Amino acid sequence: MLTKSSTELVRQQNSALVLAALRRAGNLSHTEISAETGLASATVSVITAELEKAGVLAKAEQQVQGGRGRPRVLFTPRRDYGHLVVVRISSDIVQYSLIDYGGTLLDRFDETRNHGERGTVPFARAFVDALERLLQRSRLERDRVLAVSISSKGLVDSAAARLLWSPVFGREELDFAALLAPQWRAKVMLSNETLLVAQALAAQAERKPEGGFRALAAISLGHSIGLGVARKSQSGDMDVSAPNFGHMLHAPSAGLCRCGAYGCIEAAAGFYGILRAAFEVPADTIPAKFVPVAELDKIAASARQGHRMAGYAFRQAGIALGNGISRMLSLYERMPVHVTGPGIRYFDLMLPGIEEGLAQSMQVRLQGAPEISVVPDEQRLVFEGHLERALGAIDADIATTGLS
Amino acid sequence: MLTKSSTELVRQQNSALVLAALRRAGNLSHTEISAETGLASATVSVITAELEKAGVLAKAEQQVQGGRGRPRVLFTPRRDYGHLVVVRISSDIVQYSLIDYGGTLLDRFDETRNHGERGTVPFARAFVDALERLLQRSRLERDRVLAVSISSKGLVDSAAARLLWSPVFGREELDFAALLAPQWRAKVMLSNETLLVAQALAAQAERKPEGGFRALAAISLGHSIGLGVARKSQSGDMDVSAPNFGHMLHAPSAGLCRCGAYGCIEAAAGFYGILRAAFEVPADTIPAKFVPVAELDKIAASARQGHRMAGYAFRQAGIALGNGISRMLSLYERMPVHVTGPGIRYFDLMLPGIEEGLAQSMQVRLQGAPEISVVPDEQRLVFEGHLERALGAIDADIATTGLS
DNA sequence: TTCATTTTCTCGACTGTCGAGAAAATAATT
DNA sequence: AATTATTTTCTCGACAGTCGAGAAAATGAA
Repeated sequence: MLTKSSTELVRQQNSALVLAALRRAGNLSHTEISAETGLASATVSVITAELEKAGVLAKAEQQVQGGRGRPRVLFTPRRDYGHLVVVRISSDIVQYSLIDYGGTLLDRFDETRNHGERGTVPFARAFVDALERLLQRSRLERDRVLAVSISSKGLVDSAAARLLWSPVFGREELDFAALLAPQWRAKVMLSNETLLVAQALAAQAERKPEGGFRALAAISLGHSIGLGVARKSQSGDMDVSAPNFGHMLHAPSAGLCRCGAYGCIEAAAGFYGILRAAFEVPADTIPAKFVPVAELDKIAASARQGHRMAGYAFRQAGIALGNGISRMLSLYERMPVHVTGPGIRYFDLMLPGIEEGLAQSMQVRLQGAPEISVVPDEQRLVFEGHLERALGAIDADIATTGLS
Repeated sequence: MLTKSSTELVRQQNSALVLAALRRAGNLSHTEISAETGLASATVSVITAELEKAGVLAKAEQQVQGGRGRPRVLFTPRRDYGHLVVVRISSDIVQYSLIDYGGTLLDRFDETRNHGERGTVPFARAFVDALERLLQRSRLERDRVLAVSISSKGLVDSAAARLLWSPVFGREELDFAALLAPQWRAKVMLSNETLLVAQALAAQAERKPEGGFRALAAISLGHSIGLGVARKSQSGDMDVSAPNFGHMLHAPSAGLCRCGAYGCIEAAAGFYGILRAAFEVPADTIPAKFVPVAELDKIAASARQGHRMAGYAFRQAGIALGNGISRMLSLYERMPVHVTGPGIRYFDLMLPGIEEGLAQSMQVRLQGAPEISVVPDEQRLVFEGHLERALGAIDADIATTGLS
């Protein structure tokens, strides 16, 4: 409502609409696009012609036949219009993927993080090198890459593609935009990992025919705790954010967090927090850098056999999550919660605590507890979120840059 | 991004732009509108002509003179285009105001709430009667009222104008839209009181020339605790919400809240919570319905004279607020906090606790504590928020309904 | 009375969407 | 093999909106 509108903007909006419809459904005919977008057939003609001339779309060669009349000609995004690089940064590996504009994976490799080297400088060098290698392997020019989409756990300034705080680098900031600025013309995007999970789940929910999607939250359980929230704003577009949930204050009793503060949710519900509680280590002990999953599996096994402290540790983790979720719902609104991450193996042990932690709040008493469901396959969802977000951004770019 | 665009929509958007500019600045000339909105002079001509024909605008009679050339003719909203009713519901009184489309107050009266009568049914009757009386006093037809804007503390379904939970009626819902539905053609709007404070403050901040407004929070201290958040979304329009802050879980130690849950922020920081802590009443005591301000003034006086438990009570209230604010900032982002309400008389006593409560969180360590300022005159701000919101809604309606 | 100055108004060009019907391309029918 | 029916795509003219330029209007100064 702040900026003036014009006929050109109308065209941009409608072009974006066509691209979005095509992105959703793969390939559509002229009439299908018209039905999907609500645009008049004549308008679709003009827009597709323009996009075709710009090399964004092409008529698919294989025409599915069936009907009687004139055969429908399907439009598809041209896979060679451009490329997308996706980088998933996790604590142990960094995964580099090359994707074409059609959304199909062309190449992928992992690099194991060198835990000897600390700090952002060697990491940045390795990062730039790996991107270069990704290009070489597919004999791709650098300028064919339209976007580089990066994800990490932690706190992110997504507008500027700056990592503000992360489990791996702490407060050491890392500016990805500046890192690639001179050489790469690609749009550099940085997103919190759990935000991408929420984005992917929201996209799935929106595709469902029953419709009526309003909002959802994704929580990732692991060494650290992540939250992504996706909400449909009243203007109609999806609003995703990654609040600093893991380091939201839970209760001082949760003890020392690796961020340096006391009482974060993560300090109780992260793997190291559970470990600490189970072994009755003093709560102000400096947290372990890494907790092997095998270690937690052992605690879980003894909890399942009735060991008191082990059970207590998971219950406390659950309460921290339940309280945190209830606070989140107080500030937003009632919405389903999807739980992912390596920690879902212990979800059964945490659930009673979660329910206890939820039940304490007025929000839950008034509107009922949120639906909580477990979603496996976090990494796939993160990748899907990358595609959703980055290809969407590229499409939006195409629509706005006038297609000169 | 979900719906198609068209040239008519462009006109709507630009009409809304003109109305908003006029609303901001009172009355503007043709060229000033053009400068303010960025629209071409020719476009402004067409739009103003249309609005003038529809009776929304008029050329102001008094022409301010000064310059040399052709005198500028100012456009003003026509005050008699329609009317607006504002109803402020507070715990002791209900205030009814009649405002014209130009935003000037025409009539106002208060009704003291009858505390003998409980429940929504007698209230609803009194409400409808009072509106009728407001019309009669100004000899106004009911259909001249374009909007009825109501505010209350508590939890609100603003889309449906339903009060979901309030300090006065508890869980008894009250559907204002249904109450006025058959007789009144006016748009019925219901807003949380502190949301309106945030709206008013945000509007003030946006008017400032230095610009760069991003977000702010308003907190109202009193018998209950309210929060309003105003944020500029990336699409550019203002996004205000009233999270259920007062009943967000603080800590179980806060004791029984009048909502029935344990540990709400309000149970520690609301007037009755402070009273309870100061007098060392057990924390599970059922809260007092009303606490006279004189009572709290006495506690504050003894706290200022060094009385231990009185000081402790205010400190605990501050910690609850500080923790709550830090959690709010974790979920949104760093933003200035404005404190209003009758409780600001004790702000000096709470501030140390607030700072202590803030300091515990990672968010504050990382990005620094938010600016906290005290804003008196809550009631005026609520009223301003009403005008801002309701007149804006009317303007938006005018722009969208095609001006047939 | 004329001129300079400033504001408002008007006209034609341009961009965009839309509905209707023509054109195209195929399957079914004669 | 020719014709007809059917479905899809394409094209044309009408309509809505914005914009820049310049004409027209209205006033103070010369």
